[in-house]
Amino acid sequence: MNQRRVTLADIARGCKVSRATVSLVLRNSPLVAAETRKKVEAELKRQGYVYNRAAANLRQRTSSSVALVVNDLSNPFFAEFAAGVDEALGAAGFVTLLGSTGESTERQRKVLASLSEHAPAGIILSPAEHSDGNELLKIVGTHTPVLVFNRKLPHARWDFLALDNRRGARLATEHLLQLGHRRIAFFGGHADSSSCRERRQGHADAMQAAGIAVEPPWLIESAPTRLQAAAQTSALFVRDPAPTAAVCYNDAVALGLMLGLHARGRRPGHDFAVTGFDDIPEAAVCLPPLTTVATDPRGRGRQAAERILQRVRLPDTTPSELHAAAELVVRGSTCKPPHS
Amino acid sequence: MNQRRVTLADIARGCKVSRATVSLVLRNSPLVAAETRKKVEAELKRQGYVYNRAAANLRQRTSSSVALVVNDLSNPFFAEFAAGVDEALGAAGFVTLLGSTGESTERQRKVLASLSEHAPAGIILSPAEHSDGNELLKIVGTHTPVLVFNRKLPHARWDFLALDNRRGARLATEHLLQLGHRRIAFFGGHADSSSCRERRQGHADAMQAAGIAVEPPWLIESAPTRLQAAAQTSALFVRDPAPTAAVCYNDAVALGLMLGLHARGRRPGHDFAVTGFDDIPEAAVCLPPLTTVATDPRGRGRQAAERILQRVRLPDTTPSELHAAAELVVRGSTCKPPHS
DNA sequence: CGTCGCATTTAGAACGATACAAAAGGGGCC
DNA sequence: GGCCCCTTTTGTATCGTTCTAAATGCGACG
Repeated sequence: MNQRRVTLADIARGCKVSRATVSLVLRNSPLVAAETRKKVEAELKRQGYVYNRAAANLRQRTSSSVALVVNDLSNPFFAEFAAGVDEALGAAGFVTLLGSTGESTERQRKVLASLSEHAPAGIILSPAEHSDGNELLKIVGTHTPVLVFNRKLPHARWDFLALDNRRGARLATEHLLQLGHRRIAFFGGHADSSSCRERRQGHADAMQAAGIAVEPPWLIESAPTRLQAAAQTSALFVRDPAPTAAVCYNDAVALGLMLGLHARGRRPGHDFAVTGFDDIPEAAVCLPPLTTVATDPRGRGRQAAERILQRVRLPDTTPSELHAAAELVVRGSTCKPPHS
Repeated sequence: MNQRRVTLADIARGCKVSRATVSLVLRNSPLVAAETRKKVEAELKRQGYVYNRAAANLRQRTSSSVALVVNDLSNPFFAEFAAGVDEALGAAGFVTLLGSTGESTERQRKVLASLSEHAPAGIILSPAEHSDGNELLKIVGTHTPVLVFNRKLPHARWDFLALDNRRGARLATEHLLQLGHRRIAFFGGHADSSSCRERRQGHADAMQAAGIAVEPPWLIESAPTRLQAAAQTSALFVRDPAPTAAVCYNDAVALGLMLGLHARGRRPGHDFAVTGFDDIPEAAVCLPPLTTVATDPRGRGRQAAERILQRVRLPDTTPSELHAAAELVVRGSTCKPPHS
């Protein structure tokens, strides 16, 4: 079990060539004679040699890993995103270093510091709430390129990949307006997160274009989880006339709201319209199926991975800002308003 | 952007001490004089030094990473498991190397080969279906300890962490028997996976203890996804009298079945009883809330991480086999049988 | 026969850290 | 002053790979 790892030198000794030759064989160099190659390859197999990429990376001053720091893996949106990142990185021969922060800037600090010590070629960071770009820059240094996902960081001069939150929320709101709704709430999320602000802005855009003033009680905050959202349901109905529809911050919130509505005897999709955001797998199969804005998190993961790898190859171009398209998927949770 | 990384030598030069001294400072050795330490630490900060753990690991022949290979990150059960692993590894100063296989043995081969080259201290593997232990052993070699999670591998002499599938399914079945059910199906999963076989065994144990013979049409296979399960619902009702309750392979299957029941005008929790397995977050908040067997995937992740770290410290003890306790959580999806 | 060209192979110095043994610098004591 | 001891510092080899420049072998050619 604990015998030493087999190294180049073992192989070299085993078939009486130099370490350099074995190294050339490993990298398929055309320099080695066919016969020598065969001999060495046999020995590699015989001894069960496993390449040590860390040593190679050290010598070459390169890296074959990319760090992925995510705030909440148990959120299906981020789990899908992570799967997409890993898929694309793996295809390019890179390995994913994982870190999760659980929305704590404290843990984020530690996780980034620890991952940076492993000299990743790049970092994909979905920042915890209230992160400070300047502070993070100090931790990771200036030599490692970073791609920020999802939440804009103040003071960061890094690549940024965002969902087109504003347009997505506008699409959802326009859909509800078209169905005849006039009192449309924006439900859930924390108003101080950039993604929530942008989605609210999209909601406001559509309302304004329709000539409707958004009333403050229609803007309801809640933590972006199902349970917290369910608990906030009653906030929708404190004033009369109450909204007849709600654009939700994300799918988790929308599912929570539907639950809360059921509990109050309302039937989403029949007497109250609900839209979500993300199109998590569950959205298609809940009851009623959720009308939502699809963002293809797995595709976003692949996109993030490809972007950071490109950045690794060309470090000195100016930071880019990508807004991934969002598209509305209409399902059963949206309906006309009750008496229209 | 692309200036060289700052190294020990840069710091040493910058404050006129030797590399060895700087190294001692970094490791908080009591050997260095307080004044020297202060001087070096200032220089470290000034130059923005980032420790290179790969180089240190090479020299020390150690590793500070553990590989986590998981078949499906988009399954919330595994996402939670991964979060637990990362949490515990991080707390112990290790970093998680992530790989996902999507249930393909082909990809699993590649992923393991690639991760092994990064010389992880250990590997936590939740194997893809139909994996062959001997083959995997050849890929990872004998020097890296492996902990197998969830699915027993034939021919593997590695640590194994399993859910107590048999007992969990027995608990669920006993609960239904107690409620008065007699015709209880086992619904979903692939009969050739070890976890499905064990859960079916638990179901059989309870039925046998109650003196009831399990009829073959009550054993229904389906892929372990919500949609596939929903599509299989009708298989429950091909024979009369049909089962009045179903023990499901897992929560995804149970949720799919509830969906299929609704579509057929049945009301789970009122005229048909359903149990799940895993207690994914959704189970508590769906309608009706799902009676299920809780396995605490995040806790399992932590447990796996701790076990593999222990194995790293003591490689030569005999492989252990852990069966994590499973416990029944009774919620609204189980009810008495219709006319009793 | 020397030497040039070509295809292969190799010795030895990196990469950035740590370990070990040895050196340097002070006191204190006889 | 010489010796010893203690604290602090440092030179150098090393981890497993790759890179560079140089060596080797060998046939051909003038």
